[in-house]
Amino acid sequence: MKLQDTLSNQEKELETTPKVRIYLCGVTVYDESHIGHARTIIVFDVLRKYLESKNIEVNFIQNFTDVDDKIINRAKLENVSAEQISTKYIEHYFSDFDGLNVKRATNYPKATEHIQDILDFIQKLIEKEIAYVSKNGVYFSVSKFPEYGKLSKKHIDELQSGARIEVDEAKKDPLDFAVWKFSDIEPTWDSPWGKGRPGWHIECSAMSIKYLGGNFDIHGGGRDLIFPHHENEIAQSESFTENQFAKIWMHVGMVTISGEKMSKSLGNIKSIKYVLENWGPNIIRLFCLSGHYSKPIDYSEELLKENLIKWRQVETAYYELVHAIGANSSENVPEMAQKSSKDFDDALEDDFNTHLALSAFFTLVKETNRLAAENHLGEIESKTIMPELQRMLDILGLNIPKVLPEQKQDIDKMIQDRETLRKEKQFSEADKIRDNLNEMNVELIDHKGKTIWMKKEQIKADL
RNA sequence: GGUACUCUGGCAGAACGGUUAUGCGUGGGCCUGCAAAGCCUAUACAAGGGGGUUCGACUCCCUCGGGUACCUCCA
Repeated sequence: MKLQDTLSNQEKELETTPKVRIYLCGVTVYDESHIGHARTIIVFDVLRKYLESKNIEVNFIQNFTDVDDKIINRAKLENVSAEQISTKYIEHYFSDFDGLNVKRATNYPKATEHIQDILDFIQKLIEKEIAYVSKNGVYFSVSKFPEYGKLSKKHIDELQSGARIEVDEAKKDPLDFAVWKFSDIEPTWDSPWGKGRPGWHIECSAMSIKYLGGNFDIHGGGRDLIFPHHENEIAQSESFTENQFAKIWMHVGMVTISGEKMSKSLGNIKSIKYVLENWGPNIIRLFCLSGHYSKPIDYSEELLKENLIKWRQVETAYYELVHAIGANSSENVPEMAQKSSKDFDDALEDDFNTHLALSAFFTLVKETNRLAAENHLGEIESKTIMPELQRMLDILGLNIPKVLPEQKQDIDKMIQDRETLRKEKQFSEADKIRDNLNEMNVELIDHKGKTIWMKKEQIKADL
């Protein structure tokens, strides 16, 4: 698989043996997660599921930043401890992302549980004279890392000229950043240099190296993390290991609303809770995968609606396959299915182009529905197509709503009753049954010979 | 101001130096008791402006312009 690497600005081949090691910068747990977080995490979820579908072992680490000024401020505001805040939002995180059908990472390390690793890391930087102790904390000395700026393509001199006049004269250089902040405000930990808490960037360096070793395969996150977060991580980590940090830097574009980034100040944040309630996981996933991961996508209800229509086609195809009541086809169905499947993989192999992969997926959906409409979707066709369709559904993390066996019996009974009424031309009674089923999100499809049903995902949003 | 990304048909969105992208939408049709769903078919002058390279450019180069992000915390 080729992936665009932010650092070299080139496509690089992902090495998949013996396994793939991925570190994804997760969220700071001080508030609800939003659709922007969802996008980044869904992109990596699909990447991971795809690799695993190829029997590649993936060690997927995603951190929680659970010590941070924003958490502390929030705690103060709500008059609770910082830990209560972070615990609460970690719980919310999992309920959101389980709801989005995101597979749990191999591990979710937290900064607060790795203080000793962080202290060891800092100690070594001090010993190497790359970090220094000052009045307010321990700082990383940017001038000791000549390649500083290589990820974000910034020039140090320009940064300095543009930098604001630093209030903190304890720093030797305005660009230097804290790896340890002295503080008496809880949470704090003792350190050889003074009581305090870790700086933001150090946790990711310490934890990624701890869990994945130096020189792991993919380091990812949102584009907005390139500077300063990832730039600083590189500086710390490569100073520490004297080796290349991550092989590929993969950055996911922002989700915008009316062309603008979501932000608190603009008040245009769409929480995952909100979109999940209104649209459900499948449509959100389709939306998040609808563009190339590196580019921004613009959130709008219209686009979600478009994805809903596409999703209905998927549901239809799936249930046509389940029932497969047609005669056999004279077409080369296996070839068609294999082509879609191959196009799907090819698209993902080429810089993880999910949009093209979705095109291939929808081609299979469309062909299935065409065969059904032409009454040529029989059992043989179904057995050929279903595994391919299911494979793609699994990789994309899409779930067809299923019904329980006992519900199924009820549905079949209702369809039979309706059939009888229709034969007796009691159409208004027959339509009542259809309406009742509709309320259960069960839609009937009247084919020439036989009526089949499909279970539809419930959508709350106004259409 | 600096850096990066970006500008494709009503909307979304790819690929590619020369071939219909695709989807949604829209028009028409098939199916149906009527619907719904699905299918078929038609529909687009597409390429921010201007130059250049080329037999040929949306695709390469230059230039001008627009947008977004980052340069402080941010997925």
